[in-house]
Amino acid sequence: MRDERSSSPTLEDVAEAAGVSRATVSRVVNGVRNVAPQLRETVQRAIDEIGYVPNLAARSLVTNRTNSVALVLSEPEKHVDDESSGSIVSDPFFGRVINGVLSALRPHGLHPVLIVVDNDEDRDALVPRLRQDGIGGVLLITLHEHDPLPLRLTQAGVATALFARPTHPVPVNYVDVAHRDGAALAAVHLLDRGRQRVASISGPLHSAAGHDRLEGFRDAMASRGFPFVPSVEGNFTQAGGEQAMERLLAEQPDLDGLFVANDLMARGALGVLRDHGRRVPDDVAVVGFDDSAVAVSCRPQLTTVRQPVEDMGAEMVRLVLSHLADRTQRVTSVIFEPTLVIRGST
Amino acid sequence: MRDERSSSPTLEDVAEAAGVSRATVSRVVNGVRNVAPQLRETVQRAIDEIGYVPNLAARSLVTNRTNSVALVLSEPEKHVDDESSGSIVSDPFFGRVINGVLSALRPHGLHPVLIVVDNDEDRDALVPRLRQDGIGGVLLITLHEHDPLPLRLTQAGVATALFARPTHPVPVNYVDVAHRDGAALAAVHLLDRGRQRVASISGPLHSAAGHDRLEGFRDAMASRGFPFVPSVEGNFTQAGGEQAMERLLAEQPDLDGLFVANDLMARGALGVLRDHGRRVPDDVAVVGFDDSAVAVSCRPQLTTVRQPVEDMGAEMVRLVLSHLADRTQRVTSVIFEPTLVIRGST
DNA sequence: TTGTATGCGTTATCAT
DNA sequence: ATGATAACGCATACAA
Repeated sequence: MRDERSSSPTLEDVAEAAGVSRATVSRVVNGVRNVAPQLRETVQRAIDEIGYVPNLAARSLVTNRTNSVALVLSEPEKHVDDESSGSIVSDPFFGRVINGVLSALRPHGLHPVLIVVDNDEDRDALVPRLRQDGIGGVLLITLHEHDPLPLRLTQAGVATALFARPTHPVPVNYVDVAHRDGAALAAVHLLDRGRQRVASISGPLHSAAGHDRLEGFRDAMASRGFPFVPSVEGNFTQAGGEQAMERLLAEQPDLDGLFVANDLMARGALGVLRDHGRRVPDDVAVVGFDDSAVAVSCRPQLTTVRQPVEDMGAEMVRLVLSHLADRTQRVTSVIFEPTLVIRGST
Repeated sequence: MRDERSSSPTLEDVAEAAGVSRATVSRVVNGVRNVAPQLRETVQRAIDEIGYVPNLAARSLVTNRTNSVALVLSEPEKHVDDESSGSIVSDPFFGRVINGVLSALRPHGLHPVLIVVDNDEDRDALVPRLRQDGIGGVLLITLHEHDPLPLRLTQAGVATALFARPTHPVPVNYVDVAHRDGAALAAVHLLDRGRQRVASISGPLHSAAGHDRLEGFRDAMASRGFPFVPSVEGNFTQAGGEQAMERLLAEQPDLDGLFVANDLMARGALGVLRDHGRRVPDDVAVVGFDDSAVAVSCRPQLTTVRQPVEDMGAEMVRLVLSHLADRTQRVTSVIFEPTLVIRGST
């Protein structure tokens, strides 16, 4: 009955069991090379035997460095009457990003601290909190248009990687997708499908994604002989997509092709098209953007521009860990090429 | 230019600045009462001045206790060909739970470490990993039918709270909803709407939720004069809901009311009903379960049994923190009453 | 190659 | 009420 409620075994315990000094055990644990193969074996056996695991608190106390990271989700202030309970956590698109981040972290034996900030008070408290918890790296996903966090984190010396290019130029690592190229894929595809009266529902034009996707789409259409593409601005939500579709249908009743700047709005548009008796894809071909989970939950399923989001999340991890290892590195941005996923809506 | 890249200020620094000893500063920080009001004020000023925050690693090293917690998402092994990339992270229902957990944690200044385990190797490594990271509490959400984690965690002395009753009886804290009561709400509502030929799409009958919801629905219908309720078993996914609806429609073409054991399947059912020319709610009234985000993304929006999921997540936090403070407490389960949210589908 | 000794920032025990 | 001082578990500079 080994019911020793006592604390975990320490280096000392292993040392005693192996008949060596603490220092030697420490070397084995940390893979320092100056240790006799035979001894290393003995020690390793003792470690396994006893079930020793290093105490991270003690370690980071003495080394004063840490490779633990936080996954920070930053949202604009929630208004009380704003029942968009959503948040990033339950957004299927960011769910993919998070999965990418987690998969990339796992091989390193790392698990992120999950921090959601949705007001300025929390944002102000973030950097001290990171210091307190000994967190050296931040994977930042923000929905806040003018988020002060990227700048503040880098200034505080926190190794940071951002999902999507910051609205204001900040010397921070980030990953993003080539929005213009993705939009061009959609344009080419719609034209390949023989569509002649093509329109677009864009995202908010003050956001980089919203702006660039519309521009890219228009450029691609223009260079193929369609200089004018009607468009209405949406807000990246399903309801916004519905409203935009209604307006577009009123302005361009004869449209036969549609590029929507994200899947969520595209789903909304699909519903409105059906309500108006338009068949998809026969009457109107629809292309979305993101390839989030909603793309396959639509009927018909959505042809969409796929962002390699998991890869992007993994790259964020690489950037942060690499900067954690060498703080003097230059900031880096990595742009991923999107691909077209063809499903039933075209 | 205070560009001291040096590490954070320590107790010692504060002590020096305030002209007192480390011990006194420590007392102020920890709110120990034996300290002269005047001194306490002086010290507090120094703390604010310097911007001191306690080093948690050092603290937990000496106290050997910690109130940091992990949010563990446990899933059954993923098969390579199983492209249900979903996972709990991107599930809108669990997104609500997570939000509830985060909101309850925030007032305590706590942020959970996010740990996803989807294979036995990770599961085996979990308890040592928690020890290593100094994590004392676990909020566990599992999709694994026979998850060994609840038992293993409690045996390891980890303060644990589970979302939903474990399939096998384990002495562990958990929160759950009164599935039977919720199903009864649906039954009463459908009958109130004048439906006479009511059927159900259930969840997997080997799961507690699947089993209890069907039983509760049948009991409520039976006690109101409808002893036989046709039903087919689904698997809680949208595709499963579609298949189940097809079968049900083949068996009971004249049904005019339907209770579906979760919203995701209900959305699938809605699509199939439309494909078969059935109008909702005119021809068939549909009630879902969960009130997850998909409920409002359906057209028509879904009448559904709402689980107070955020409250349930918050209660998980309460259970864990309370057990963290007093390890001798008995395990507790808290059952929440569901409510009916009436929308367009009935 | 291995062992000894010191200190990381904190709490807690002991004097005072 | 306040101040020394000893741990906590570990990495590492230095000695051997």
